[in-house]
Amino acid sequence: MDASALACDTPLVAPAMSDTEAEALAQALKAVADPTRVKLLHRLISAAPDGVCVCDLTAPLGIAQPSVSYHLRILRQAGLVERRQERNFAYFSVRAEALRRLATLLDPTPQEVRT
Amino acid sequence: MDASALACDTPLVAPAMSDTEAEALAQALKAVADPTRVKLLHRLISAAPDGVCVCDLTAPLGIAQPSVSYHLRILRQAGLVERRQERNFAYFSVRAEALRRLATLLDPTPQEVRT
DNA sequence: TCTCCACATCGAAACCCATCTATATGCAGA
DNA sequence: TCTGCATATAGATGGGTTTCGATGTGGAGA
Repeated sequence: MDASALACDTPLVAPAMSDTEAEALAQALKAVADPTRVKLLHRLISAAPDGVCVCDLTAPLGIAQPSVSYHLRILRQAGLVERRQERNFAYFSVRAEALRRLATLLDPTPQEVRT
Repeated sequence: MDASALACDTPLVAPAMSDTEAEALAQALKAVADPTRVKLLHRLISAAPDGVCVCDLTAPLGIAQPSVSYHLRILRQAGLVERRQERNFAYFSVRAEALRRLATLLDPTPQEVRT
């Protein structure tokens, strides 16, 4: 498959990303790559750190309650938000470090080494 | 639709994100939220700043050439990579500021004001 | 216990996306 | 001009995703 490449050269330093790593990163990004979930995250980010209850998320988004539940599950499975149950209400809040880590992975600037 | 909300309260400071804004951000993120495109970006980021030619991207990704072309188009339409034609070859390179801007938007940490 | 409320899950319908093969385009050399 | 190569586009197909209405679940009050 690669024996014929004599046309152009690639200096390429890094040894390519593994399939596993690429899929993990893509999956995390997919969790955010939806207008409804972007809005959800925005609301959760700009709200109180102890979370927002679902009943306050349904109406302003203009979609049905099961849809909100679905999107919150996606975000939760991606580790981007967390759920706290209190009486009948479920409060959702962002996991700031998870979002920050995702942001760091996207940033092409060479980062300083982390401890 | 909203007159009955008397169950829980939301302090909510920010005035919700506009549909347009949310969709723009989601679309940019969608461009990255794919394993193949993550790998492509990784290669372009870790390669020389003057770009990598398509012929060097096709083989290592294990997908057909039109698929590579398709993904590069997605990334280009999102403004994340740019294309430079030289003779028969097309060289692609990352737009670092675009990626960095996306990373910044994801970061929940309150940023310093930009000029 | 019975009922109500908040939220989650189910199943179906509509839609979008990644991939392929086949083909077009455009440059360069013979 | 004709041929060959690198890349892009077209059209088709299979699979995944978002949305909904209907229903399940579990806590709290009557």
